[in-house]
Amino acid sequence: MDCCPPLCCEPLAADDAEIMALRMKALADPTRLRLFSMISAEGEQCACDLTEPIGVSQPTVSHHLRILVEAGLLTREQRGKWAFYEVDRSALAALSTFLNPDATIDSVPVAFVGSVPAAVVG
Amino acid sequence: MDCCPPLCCEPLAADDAEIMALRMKALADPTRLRLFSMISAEGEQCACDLTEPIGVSQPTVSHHLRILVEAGLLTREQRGKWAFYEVDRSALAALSTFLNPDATIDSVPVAFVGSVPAAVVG
DNA sequence: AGAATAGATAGACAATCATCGATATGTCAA
DNA sequence: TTGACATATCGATGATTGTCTATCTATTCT
Repeated sequence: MDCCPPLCCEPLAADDAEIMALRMKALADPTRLRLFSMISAEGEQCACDLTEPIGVSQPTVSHHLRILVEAGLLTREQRGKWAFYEVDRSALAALSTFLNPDATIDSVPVAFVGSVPAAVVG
Repeated sequence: MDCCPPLCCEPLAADDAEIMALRMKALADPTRLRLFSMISAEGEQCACDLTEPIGVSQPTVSHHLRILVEAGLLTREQRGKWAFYEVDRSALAALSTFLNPDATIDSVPVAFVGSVPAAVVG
């Protein structure tokens, strides 16, 4: 899920910026924030229980859930005719760490730091 | 800067979602992520030093910097004919905390938690 | 098998957005 | 005061996005 050093630490490479912007975009929408927070707060949720409280059409909910899944922030599991969605907490943690102004390059697992020589990190 | 409980803890109210989506949107763009990371990594930067390494036109850089300032993520200071931009680390920290899956309602300053009675928070 | 239900996909549309060139504004130096 | 420079604003344009209705697919129940 990680791809690069924290936002605060060093200039972001253009292609890393592209990747992280996509992930941020997934949460940069009020409807998706509400969907995500509902699933996060109440645990695994059936899509059928999300349309009514959010107040948009069923296809729109389906659309937003797909975007969150593609961003890796939600996982989807089909059970019978129902689709259940659950948050991937590690993906959310990665995003939070990416933004954390107190993070250092050393606080990111070595394997995930693309542009820094291992010798420097280790 | 804060406005509401962490994303993971409870269903986000519609108007809080609107506010937080705006802040997320400010960083959900590759060009703005790169601008922000450059200023964060290298400290206060003159706008004149940002156009060339980013590789977009001067008006486009100015446009993106304005969006980051309006989101509260950067501060701007005019000195002579130059405009200097600096990161507001507390705003970034607020965003990071908002996303942190390990955050609890109690970890947010009482004054900032709108929908929870003070008595509950303690 | 047929009907009902859950959810995804398709296509359309209006709104927002990133970007640019041209231009305006503001500051300094000669 | 004129010229050079830094930056912001304007207006246009093409791309992306959020939303909808209509429809399709897949599953379950009778």
